[in-house]
Amino acid sequence: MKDSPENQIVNAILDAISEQRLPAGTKLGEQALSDLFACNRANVRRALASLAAQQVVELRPNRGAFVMTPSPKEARDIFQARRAIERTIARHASGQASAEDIAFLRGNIQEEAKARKAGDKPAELRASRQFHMRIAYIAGNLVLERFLSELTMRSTLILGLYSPTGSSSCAEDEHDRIVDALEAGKTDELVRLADEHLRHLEEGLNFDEPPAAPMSLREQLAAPRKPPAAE
Amino acid sequence: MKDSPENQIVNAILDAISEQRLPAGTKLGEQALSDLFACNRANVRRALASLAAQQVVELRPNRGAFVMTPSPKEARDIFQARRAIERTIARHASGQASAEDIAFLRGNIQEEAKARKAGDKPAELRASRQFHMRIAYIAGNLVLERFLSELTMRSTLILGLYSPTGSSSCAEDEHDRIVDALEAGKTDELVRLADEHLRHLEEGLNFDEPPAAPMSLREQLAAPRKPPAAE
DNA sequence: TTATCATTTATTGTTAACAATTAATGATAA
DNA sequence: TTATCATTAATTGTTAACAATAAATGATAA
Repeated sequence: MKDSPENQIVNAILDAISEQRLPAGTKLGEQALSDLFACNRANVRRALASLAAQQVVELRPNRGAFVMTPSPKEARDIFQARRAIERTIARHASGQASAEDIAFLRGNIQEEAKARKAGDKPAELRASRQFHMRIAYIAGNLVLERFLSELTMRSTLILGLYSPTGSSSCAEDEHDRIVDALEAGKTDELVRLADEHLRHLEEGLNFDEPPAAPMSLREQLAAPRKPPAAE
Repeated sequence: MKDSPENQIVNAILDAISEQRLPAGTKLGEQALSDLFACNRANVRRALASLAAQQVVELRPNRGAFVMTPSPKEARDIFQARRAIERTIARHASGQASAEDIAFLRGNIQEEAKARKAGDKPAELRASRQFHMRIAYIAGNLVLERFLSELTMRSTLILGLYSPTGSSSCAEDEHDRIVDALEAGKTDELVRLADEHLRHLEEGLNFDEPPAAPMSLREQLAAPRKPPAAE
C-alpha cells in the first residue's frame, strides 16, 4: 500500500508548504531530494514537474526548482478565485453535512484554538486548512476540491510573505458560525459568511513592506549577527 | 525564442485535444512522442507528468500515458465548476472589454459559424474555445484563466465522448448575446447568459450510451469490416 | 475450433555516466 | 580596499544502456 516515490515527494513538499515549514523561495535541489527520499533523480524531476504544473513550484531553467513566491497581483487573483470557488462549495455543501462531518469540523475548531494558544503555528495552519478542505469534501465536487487544495496551498505561501506576523490565520469565531449555518442548511447565510471570512483574511495582508526574505541557507545564518561598530 | 521541448510537447498535445484530434483513451507512447519531437524520453516523461497534474492525461504504472477519459460524474463536476468560474469571470469582465476585445469576439463568432458550415469540426472547436478564453483574459485573473483552460480542455473530451454528434458545440446566437451584454456592461444579464449557455451545453450530453470506443490503432482498423458470414 | 500456456516482442522504469550551465572562490590590478 | 576577471566547484540537463513489466504471438492440448 505504498506510494510511488514521485507521489511521496509531491505530498511531502505539499505538506511542508501547507504548514509553512517550507517558505517561499526555498530552493529544492534535486540531489538533496533524491538523497532524502532514497530514489533517483528521475523521480525527483517528475515530482517537481508535477508541482510546477500546480503553480506551487517555480522551475527556472538551468537554475533548479524553487518554492513559488506569489506576487501581490497573484495574491489578489488567488483570493478572488478562492472566494468564487468557496462560495460555490458552500452553496453545494449547505445541508449536506453528515453528523460525522459536523463533529469533525467542531473538533477541528478546538484543535486550531489549542494550537494557537500553544503557539504551534504549523498545527494551527494544518487545522485551518483541513477545515476548509472538509467543507469542499462535503460539497462533493472533486474538481472544485482539487482547485481549492491548490489555492489554499498558495494562500499559505502568501500569508507567510505578506502577513504582519500574527493575523496570519482565520478568526475562529467565524469558523464557528460557518459550521452553524452549514448544519442548519442556511445556504445564503453560509455563502455570505464564507465570502466575508475570506475577505477578512485578505484584508489582513500587507503588500507595502518588501516580501520578506528570498533567503538561502547562508543568508539565514549570516543575518542574525549585527555589525559590531558603525551605527 | 523557441520553447523547451517539454513545453512544445505539452502545447502540441493540448492543442490536439482541444480540437478533438486526440480522442479520449488514446495512448501516448514515450517512444512515439520522442521520435515526433526529436528529443529524448526524459523530456517526454516530464511533459506527461505535467499533463497528468492537469488531469488531462492518465498515467497508468507500467502501462503508459493515455488521454483522460472523463466519467459521467467527472463530467458533471467539470461543468459545475465551469459555471462557477465562468460566472465569476463574466462578472469581472463586464464593461472591461476594449474595442479590440469586442472586435476579436465578433470576428470569432463569424469564424466559428463559417467552420460549422464548412463541416470543419476542429476549427469550430478551436474558435469556440478561444471565445471563452478571451473573456477570461478580459477578466484579468490569471488563476481563473488557467482553471478555465483546463476545464475547457476536459470539456472537449467530454463532448467527444457523450455528445450525440452534432449538438457538440455552442449555439452561436448565445455567443452573440454574450458579447452584446459584455460590451454594454450589463453585468447581471451577462452572468445569467453565461450560466445558461453552459447549462445548454451540458443538457446536450447523453450518458446513457456507452462511452463510445476505448480504441487502439488495431481496433480502429479492424472495426469497419463486418463479419462475412454468421448473423 | 477453443482455451491455455510458454515464448517473444515491445514498452515502461531505473540507473549511471557525461556534457553544459551557473554559482562560488580566489587572484590580480586599480 | 574595491572591482574585475579567471578558475574551480556544484548543480542541472542530456544521453544511452540495462532491467522489469506487460502485451502480443504462436504452439500445444482438449
